[in-house]
Amino acid sequence: MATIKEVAQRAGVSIRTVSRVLNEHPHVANATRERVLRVIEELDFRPNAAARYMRTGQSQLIGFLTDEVAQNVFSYDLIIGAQQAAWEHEKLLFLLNTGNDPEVEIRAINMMRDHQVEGIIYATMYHREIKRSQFPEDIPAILVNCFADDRSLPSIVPDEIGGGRLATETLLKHGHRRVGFVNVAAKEPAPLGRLEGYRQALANYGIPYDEALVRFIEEPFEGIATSTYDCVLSLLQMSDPPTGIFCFNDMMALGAYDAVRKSNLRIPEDVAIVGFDNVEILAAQIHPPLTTIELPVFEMGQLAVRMLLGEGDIAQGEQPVQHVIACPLIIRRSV
Amino acid sequence: MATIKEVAQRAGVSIRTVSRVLNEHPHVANATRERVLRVIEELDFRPNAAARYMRTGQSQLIGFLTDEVAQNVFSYDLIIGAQQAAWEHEKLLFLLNTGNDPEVEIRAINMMRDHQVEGIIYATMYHREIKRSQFPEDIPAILVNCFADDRSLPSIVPDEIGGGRLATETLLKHGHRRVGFVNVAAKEPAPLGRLEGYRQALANYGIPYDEALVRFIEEPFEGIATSTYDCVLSLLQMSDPPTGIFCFNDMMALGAYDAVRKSNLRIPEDVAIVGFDNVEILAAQIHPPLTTIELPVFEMGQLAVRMLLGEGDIAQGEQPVQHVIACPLIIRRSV
DNA sequence: ATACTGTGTGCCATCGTTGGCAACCAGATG
DNA sequence: CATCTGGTTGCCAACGATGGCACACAGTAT
Repeated sequence: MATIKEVAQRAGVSIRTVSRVLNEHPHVANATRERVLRVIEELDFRPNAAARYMRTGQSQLIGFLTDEVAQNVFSYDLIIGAQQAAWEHEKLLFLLNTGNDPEVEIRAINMMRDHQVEGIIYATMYHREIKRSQFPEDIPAILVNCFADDRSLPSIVPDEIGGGRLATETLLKHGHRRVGFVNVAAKEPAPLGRLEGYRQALANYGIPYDEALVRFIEEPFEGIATSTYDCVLSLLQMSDPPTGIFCFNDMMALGAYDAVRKSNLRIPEDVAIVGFDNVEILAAQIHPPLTTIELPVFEMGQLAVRMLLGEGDIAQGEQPVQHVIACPLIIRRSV
Repeated sequence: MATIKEVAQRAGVSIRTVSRVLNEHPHVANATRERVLRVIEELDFRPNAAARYMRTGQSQLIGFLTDEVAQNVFSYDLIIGAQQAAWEHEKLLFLLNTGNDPEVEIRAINMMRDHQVEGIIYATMYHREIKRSQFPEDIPAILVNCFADDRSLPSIVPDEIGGGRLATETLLKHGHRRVGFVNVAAKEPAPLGRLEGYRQALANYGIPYDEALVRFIEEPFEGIATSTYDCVLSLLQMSDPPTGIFCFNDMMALGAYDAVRKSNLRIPEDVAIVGFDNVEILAAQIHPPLTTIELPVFEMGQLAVRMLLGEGDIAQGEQPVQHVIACPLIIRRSV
């Protein structure tokens, strides 16, 4: 690949002048500029980013670190969102998936430091707390779907409570008064928050909380649709069964669908169902299409990069910002 | 971040000596080496990759370009596979999704050239042909799930014919003699190849090809599960209906499931179903779990990086290699 | 004593780019 | 004619690392 030197020689000017043309400095005669530009075109010259970094200290690189996010179905949009925002700033994204192995994580962060990333985005599969000490002090970091134990890093997390409330209110708004909730049994922000949202929605409608309507699926979560199937079946066999069911996620809604059908009931006429996550491939394809709460991962990825680059008004103040992102309702046909 | 100069100063040696320690050159006294190593540790020094590249010409960077792959549910594994192989070689992966926009693609390739990637991997969502001219001559490229019009670039593609044959034979092996195939209507390698595989399997079993059993879903493919639902319903209403159905992909199998249930038939007792792609979130979660053909995307990603780095015996000969990867059968419970 | 070998170390150029500084030139001003 | 101004251009150092070369200092062979 051609270098600036070759361009200078061929255009009969000094390297400095080519550099000026490249960086759109003033004080270059028009004729000269055009000659240089022509040679650049001819040689298909592009300035070497590494060399440029050497002088300017700007690597134009962002590290995107995930625990298992890239293995999760709905999180590819997170990467795409981040990539798009990076693109707008002419930055490139390094992708590294640690598989939750601390050793890999350390090495990954080191590799990113080696390449002088301008910042690191760390995204987790599940909404959870992580250790501040994993991250170097001297590189800006943004957390996505997680937060630092000491809250010292800016983070972006979904509004679990709001989402849970919205899901439940959607059912209540349609006249359902017995609303079931199939949750997962874990002390994490997602199940805890969505349950809180569920309670708030009931309270808003003046409906007492009924323990019998709330179920918790235990780990392991592999056959989660099947566990949910059993769970929903028992819910529907109650003497006073729910007519609306809020499922912790879309995969579980799939199991709920099977249970409702098995009970010879129709969706949404007899039982309405709301999911969570908006996994398109499931939610939009099953019959009837699933009304669900979207985890706005694309926006979260985008926002992460924008925060990192200190874009405009979302620049950080003294206290690291904790962005809580609203989860919108995606209306389909299961309610 | 500390530089080699600071390390040298603090250790009371020259820069050259630190460099020797870093690169494990001989001729460094043990005492000196240990002193240097200690300082490196103290300062948490890591050599600057950009500066290193300047001298050595090795950027340790690989570009991973996709059209819309990252937007496709089952392709995150492709990225993970590539990333893992890259990791083993201490390389970092640049991820860039073009959304199939030619302008974006050109800029993306340029950005990667700017950063001196050692090679580019280009992966497509659908198995298809692409133009060689999109790619610069001077950077090695590997194509995944696509191939160059002039076959001048090494490529990795799934064995569509073999996959189609395997899917069909799986049904035949279980005694099904009337086997339907719900294909998509497109002149692309995937539908064409899988159909060819279907025909070969029938031929192997001495069963004549029956046009009435092969259906083609037209674009647009958004509500593809619903189209398949209608299609399978009509298939099951034939006078001599199929007892086994091979669906072009797993999403379509979801529609087929609905149609079979609607017809008051059981899976797999009355109608057996085989999918394609092995989209875990669907195939493993629906009821009964779907037997399907896996698109080995993880391995394809891995192989792409390994080929690029010329690992061992998969180094290229004179003719660019066209790797055709077998698609294994994933046995679940729908057959 | 001299030459030779080999270990340990440092100096300096180099990679491709940018930015400070200085120099050149033409035209305007005193 | 000397000085000034401002546009245009070039020289050179610097960024952080590596590698060729040279040199100092042993110990060994002649």
